[in-house]
Amino acid sequence: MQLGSSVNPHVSTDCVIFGFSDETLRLLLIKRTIPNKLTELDDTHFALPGDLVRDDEDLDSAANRVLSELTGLKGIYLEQYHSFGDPLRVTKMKDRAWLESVRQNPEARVITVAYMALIDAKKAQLQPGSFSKEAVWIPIHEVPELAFDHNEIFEKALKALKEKVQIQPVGFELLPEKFTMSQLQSLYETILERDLDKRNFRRKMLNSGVLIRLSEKQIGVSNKPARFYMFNRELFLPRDQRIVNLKMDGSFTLFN
Amino acid sequence: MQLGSSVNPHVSTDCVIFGFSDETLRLLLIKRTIPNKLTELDDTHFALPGDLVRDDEDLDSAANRVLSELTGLKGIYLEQYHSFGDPLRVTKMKDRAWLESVRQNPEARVITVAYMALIDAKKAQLQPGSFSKEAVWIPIHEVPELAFDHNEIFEKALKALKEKVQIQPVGFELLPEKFTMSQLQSLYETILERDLDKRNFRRKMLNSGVLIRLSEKQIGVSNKPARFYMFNRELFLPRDQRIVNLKMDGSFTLFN
DNA sequence: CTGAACAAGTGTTTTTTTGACACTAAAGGA
DNA sequence: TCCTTTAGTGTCAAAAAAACACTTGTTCAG
Repeated sequence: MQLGSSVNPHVSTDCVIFGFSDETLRLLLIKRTIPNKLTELDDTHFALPGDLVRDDEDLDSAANRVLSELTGLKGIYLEQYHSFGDPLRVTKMKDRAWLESVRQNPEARVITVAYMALIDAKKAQLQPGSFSKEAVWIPIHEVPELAFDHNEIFEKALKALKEKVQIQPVGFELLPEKFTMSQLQSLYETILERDLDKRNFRRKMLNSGVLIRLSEKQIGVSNKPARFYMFNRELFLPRDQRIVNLKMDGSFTLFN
Repeated sequence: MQLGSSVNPHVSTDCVIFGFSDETLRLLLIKRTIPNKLTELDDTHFALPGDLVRDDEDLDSAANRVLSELTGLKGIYLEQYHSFGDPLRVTKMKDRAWLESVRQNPEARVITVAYMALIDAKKAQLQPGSFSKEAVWIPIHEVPELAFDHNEIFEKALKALKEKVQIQPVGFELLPEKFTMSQLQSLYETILERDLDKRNFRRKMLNSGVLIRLSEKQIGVSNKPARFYMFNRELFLPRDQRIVNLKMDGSFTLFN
């Protein structure tokens, strides 16, 4: 069968799941092992977690299913940010090999609806899922070549995340429930890839009203213990509750 | 066949096309006429322009095809903003009737990738397309009940437009090539649904560098003739060239 | 030809927000 | 007790935003 022939497309979701640990923004990938007929050695490659959308399933539900099968986390906020449907997106040879081992009709076109999620990497209990031998957290600057057009899908998510963080108090999902100002600042610095002024950061965050100051502090650290904060979830969804500024000249003025 | 059965979904694109004329933001809709077996009178209803994505066709291309078949305009910027895939989205009776008259498999689930476009309503030469008897511009506050979940799709586009306009000099596509400051301000006021201060608006727009001041002025108006401006397209795509500010307290500070 | 009607166009001041900048405080460990 | 380490704090100058009212140039009516 030729490309361009008359088969309804498959529809899948792919999830770009960001986590934050050890001061590093990480991407959750699955590792696939494919029998290589030539070398008799198995090939390994990485891919975004994803799956076909089931017949009676909402797109959002499909994404949530993929995420929860993989991490054990439920009810996480997933944001749909783009769909990819280039008819030639499924063309690399090793992808073919894998598809042939999994799908009835490996030649069929696949349109994928991409979702982005932010989670606290430590909360995720990674489980080998239906398609994944293994799931791993990879620092975003060390993401290898991925299956299909997954690199493109990931890059677009990263770009969207950087823009989103300017506008919404988004990063909180990436931290444990109670966190210190320094952790929060470090998260923002990581996402934005630049340093922020400590005092200005604190002022802005506190004035924004999105933080709840707890009386609890760190214990057992060999320096002045930091106060913990929580995110004020009541302020979250209203979506008009913006915390940051984009400047006229194009520079971001969120912090600094 | 039941819903939830095992048929690959159809994939379509729907286009939310905004235009601006007579100080009003308008939506381009197509009017469908469906034979009603009971009354022998034809039923009429409105829908967003859209079509199935062809087998060898990119999603963006499909949207562009829909738009250009309908308006004769080519190369218009279309922004994909969301995909809709509720398995029950195609359930209203009159939609069924229409689908039965057009599709081979009217029960099949349809996932639609929605696009948004902004055009100068006066440039569009509306053409009855493959599926549309007639295309009409309807003020956004007078949009009637639409087919399928098209009302939801439209509302989401409108919301996205309001956010977009805060961040990007987007509105220019909606105006003729040469326009006055007042027209531009009126456009922004329409989209944002609030009044803006004339002096602050002009200052901000001029400082942003996106406008080219022409020597040409209005003629034949019975008041002081307004100067024309053009949009500086070279500044457009860089995407970092932002013109507006979102404020900390949630209010938009773009203008006023 | 005069002036009334109408929208265009123009600056200043006050308030708010940002950005730059350096020292003290509190804990553990040596 | 003192050294190391990270937390935590305030001020001032610069930039941006918001509020605000009068003059200008054109047509049309009388």
